[in-house]
Amino acid sequence: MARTLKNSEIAAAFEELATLYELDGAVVYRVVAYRTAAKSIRESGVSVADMAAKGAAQELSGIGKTIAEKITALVESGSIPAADKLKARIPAGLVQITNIPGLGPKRTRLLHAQLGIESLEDLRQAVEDQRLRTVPGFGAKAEEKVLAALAGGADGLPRTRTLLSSALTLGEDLVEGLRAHEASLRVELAGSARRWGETCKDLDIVAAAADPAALVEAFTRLPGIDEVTTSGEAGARALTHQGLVVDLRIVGEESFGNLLQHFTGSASHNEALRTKAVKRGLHVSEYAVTDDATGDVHRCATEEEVYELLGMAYVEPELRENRGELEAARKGELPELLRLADIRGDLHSHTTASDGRNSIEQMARAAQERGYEYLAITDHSATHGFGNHVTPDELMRQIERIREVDAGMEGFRVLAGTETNVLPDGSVDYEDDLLGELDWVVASVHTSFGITEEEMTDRMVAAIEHPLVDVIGHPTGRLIGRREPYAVDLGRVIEAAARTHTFLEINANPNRRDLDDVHARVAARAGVRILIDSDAHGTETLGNMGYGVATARRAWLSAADVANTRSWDELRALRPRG
DNA sequence: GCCGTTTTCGGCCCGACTGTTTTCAGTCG
Repeated sequence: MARTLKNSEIAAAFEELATLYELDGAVVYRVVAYRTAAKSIRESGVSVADMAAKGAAQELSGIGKTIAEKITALVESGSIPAADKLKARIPAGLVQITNIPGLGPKRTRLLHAQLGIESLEDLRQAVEDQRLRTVPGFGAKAEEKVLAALAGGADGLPRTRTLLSSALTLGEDLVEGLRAHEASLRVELAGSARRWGETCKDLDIVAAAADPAALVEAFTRLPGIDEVTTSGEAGARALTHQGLVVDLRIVGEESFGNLLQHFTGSASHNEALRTKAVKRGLHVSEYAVTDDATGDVHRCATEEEVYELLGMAYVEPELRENRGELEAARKGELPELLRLADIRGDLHSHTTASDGRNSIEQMARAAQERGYEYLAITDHSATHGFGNHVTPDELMRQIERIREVDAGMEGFRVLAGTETNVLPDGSVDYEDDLLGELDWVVASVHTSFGITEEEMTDRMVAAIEHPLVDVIGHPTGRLIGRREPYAVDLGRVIEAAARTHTFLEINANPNRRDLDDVHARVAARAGVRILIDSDAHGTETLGNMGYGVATARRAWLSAADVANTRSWDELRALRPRG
C-alpha cells in the first residue's frame, strides 16, 4: 500500500466487521472479541500496521491468531476478505438501522428477514404502512418510537459526543442542584466525566438519598432539565436543553460506594474487574459485592472498600480504562499520579500582542494568583497567517515590555517567549539571533497540514533538532471532534524528542488535549520530558491547565514525569540548550 | 474469537427497563 494505515482506520475496519458479523447472526462472544480487538488497536500507542508487518500484532491484548491475520490482510491489500464477503450479502443500510435507539442487531435482522427492509427509507415506509406491527415482537409502540427517531433527524449515525468542558459545566450545575435538595445525602458526577475523558456520550449522576422519590422529583424540575424520558424509584433519565442525556441513579447510603464505582466505569474496566472477581468467587454489582462461598453481601459506602474487598489498591478514576490498572492495583504498583497542585508554572500563553485578550501584566498577575512561580508569554510569530502575528521588530519591543513587567513582580518570573511557526521545510520563522534573546521557545505547526506523513515527520523532527526550540506545541494538531490529527509518525517524533531533550507538550486546551493520554504515556516511557501548558488566550483560560493534568493522569504520569512541576531554574537546566 | 493464580477447552459482568408478552428476549449502559 502507498500509505500506512493509522490505528484509528484499522480499528474502524474491525468495528465495522463486528457489526457485520452481528447482523449476520454470529455468536455474541465472537462479536465482542472483534469489538475488544478494535478498542485495543485504537488505544495502541504504537503503529499496529508496523506491528503486523513484524508479525507482532498478537502482543496486543484481545488479538489472537485469526485477528492478527486479518490485520495483515487489511494492511497489505486494503481490505479484509471476510468483511468483503459479508458486505456483498448484508445491505449497508442495516448498519444505519442498528444506530436507531431500540433497534439492535437482532431486531434489525428480523425486519430484514420478514419485511425485506434494507434502508432507513424502507423502514420509514414500513412504519407508514403499519407493517412493522406485523412482525413478532413489534407493536404500535415500536412504530411510534421509530417514527419519532426518524422525525427527530435520526440519520443512522452514532450519537455525537459532547466535549468534556461543555459536559462538565452542565453536569456540575445539575450536581449542585441535587446537593441543595434536602433529600440528598451524597451526590457525585460519575461516568466518563469523572474519568476526565475527552468527550462524553451522556452524563451519569449517582446519589444516595433518604427519600429517593423526592430526589427524583426534584431532579426532573431542575432548570437545566428539558424533558424526562423515564423515571422510577431507582432514578431517572432526562435530556438537558442542549440535548445531552442525563442518567440519575439512586441507592441507599450504605451502597453508595458500589454505585459510584459501577457508574464511573469504564465499561471495560468493570467487565475486567468483575471477570477477575468471579474467578475469586465474588460477584460485583452496583449494590454490593457478594461472596459465593459464604453468601455474605458486602455493601460499600465508599469505593475504597470495593477495591479493598477485591484485593486491590484504590484505582483513580482517570486510570479506569482497562489498560493494565487492575493488574497494577493487585500488585500495588499503581503510580502516584500528578496533581494540579504539583504544577509550578505555565509555559505557553498569549496576550493582545497576537490573538490573546489580556495584557502581559494581567496574564502574569492571574498566573501568580493561581499559585504559579512563572509564566512564559508566547505570542504567535511572524507568519502565523491569521493577522495576529508578531514581526521581529515587535517581538524585540515585546521582550522589553516583558522585562519591565517581570521587574515589577515579587516572587514570580515572567518569561519572554514565542510560539513560533514550524514552516513546511522544518525551519522556524525567526532568526536564531532573535530566538537567542528569548527565555523560552515553543514551536508549533499551524499551516500546511495536508503534506504527506513522511514530509510532516521530517518537518517536525527538523524543528525538534533546532537547538533553540524548547518544546513542540500541540504535537498532532487535532481538534477533538472537529479535526483529525495531521499525518505524522509520532514514533519518530518521540524518538527525536528523547534524543535531543526537546520537551513535548500536552496542550491543555479542552478542544486539543494534545498529546493525548495514549501518546503522552508512550512518550514519557521513552524518556521524553512532558510539559503541560494551558495555551491560555486570556486570564480565565489559564484554568484549562486542569484538562492537561487530567490527560497526564490518564497517561499514568507522576509529578516527576512532568517538567513544569519543577522550579524555573531546575526546568531551564533540562532544556536542549542547557 | 480470545484466553488461562482452578482451565489449552469451556467459559466469557451485571442489572434495569421496555414492550410485548403470559414468562422473557432484546437493548442499553
